[in-house]
Amino acid sequence: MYICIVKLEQAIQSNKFKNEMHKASLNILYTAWWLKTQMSKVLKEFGLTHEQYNVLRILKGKYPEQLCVKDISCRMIEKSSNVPRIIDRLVIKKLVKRADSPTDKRETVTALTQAGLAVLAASTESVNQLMDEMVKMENKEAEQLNVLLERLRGSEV
Amino acid sequence: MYICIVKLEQAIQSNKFKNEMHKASLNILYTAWWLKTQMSKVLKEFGLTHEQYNVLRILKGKYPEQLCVKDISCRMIEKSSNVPRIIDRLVIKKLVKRADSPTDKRETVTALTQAGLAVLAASTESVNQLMDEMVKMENKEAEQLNVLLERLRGSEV
DNA sequence: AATTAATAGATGTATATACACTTAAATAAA
DNA sequence: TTTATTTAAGTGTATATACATCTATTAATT
Repeated sequence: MYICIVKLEQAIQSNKFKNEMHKASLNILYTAWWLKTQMSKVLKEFGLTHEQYNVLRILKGKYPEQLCVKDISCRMIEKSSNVPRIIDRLVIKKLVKRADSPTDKRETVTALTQAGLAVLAASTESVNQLMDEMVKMENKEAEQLNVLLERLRGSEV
Repeated sequence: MYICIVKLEQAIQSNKFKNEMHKASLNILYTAWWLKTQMSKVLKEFGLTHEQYNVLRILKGKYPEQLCVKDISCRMIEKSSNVPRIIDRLVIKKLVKRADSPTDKRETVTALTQAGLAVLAASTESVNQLMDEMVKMENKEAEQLNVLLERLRGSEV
């Protein structure tokens, strides 16, 4: 039982921010890293990386439908992830199975196996438990956070 | 000139969120990826990766002081970054110089070169310009975002 | 129908992440 | 002072990221 570092200033040993927006961008990057690190520790117990878990969750969302690589890619949080090679590793672990698409010979389609479903269910339970323990935030605050993040991304470029 | 995808639901093609906090965690991960991707495009013009840029900024914060690897590491946004090898690449580009520490023979100390200072100044200007164009957010909103992110990380574990 | 363009995804490479392990040096303990 | 512990950082490996290139196939154009 220990107190997490709360303030960004402590976390990155700096208080030189151009303005609040500059601080916010560093704060988002740091918080994302923090979330991923905590989650990865839990996922490791199931032999999964964060990205492998993400692919399993996407497949679950359409289960028992088979998804082609691009349908998985466009649902990934980090778009540039190399989905074919992540699938390769999940196939080796027998958590998904891949086949040639019957309708388009360029595509391969992937679906969860029973083992994949089981590992996903168990790991999701652990991840949810972690989040519940780790993050004490009112529903209202989380809602506000979502509004602000979408506000941040919501300008024209 | 195009409209960025604003809503998380569109970005990851899903609207199945356990609750607002679950959505917020995905929103943070996605926003961090989005920020890094945009920034990396600018940094690439200067031959820098996001992490190399981060190391240069940390060295600038103490310039002309020399910093040892662990002093750089503890200031990194992503703590697990492999600082010795990032420095290696910056040394090859002659943006930093490394020497043995005079006080502790285990340590090596690193400082920016004149070239490093110049590249950092130019790239920082481009990054700041990008952020100004990309993110239209009131100071007050950014402040609120910082409060919420620190609130999120601020519980006991 | 034949040619061209676009798409899906596999593959290759440099860099980064995450983690374990090693070595050398500094510090603490005996 | 000698031994043990801790610390700093370099090294090795599997996975992921970012990006470019290649091949097969589909779709579009002529």
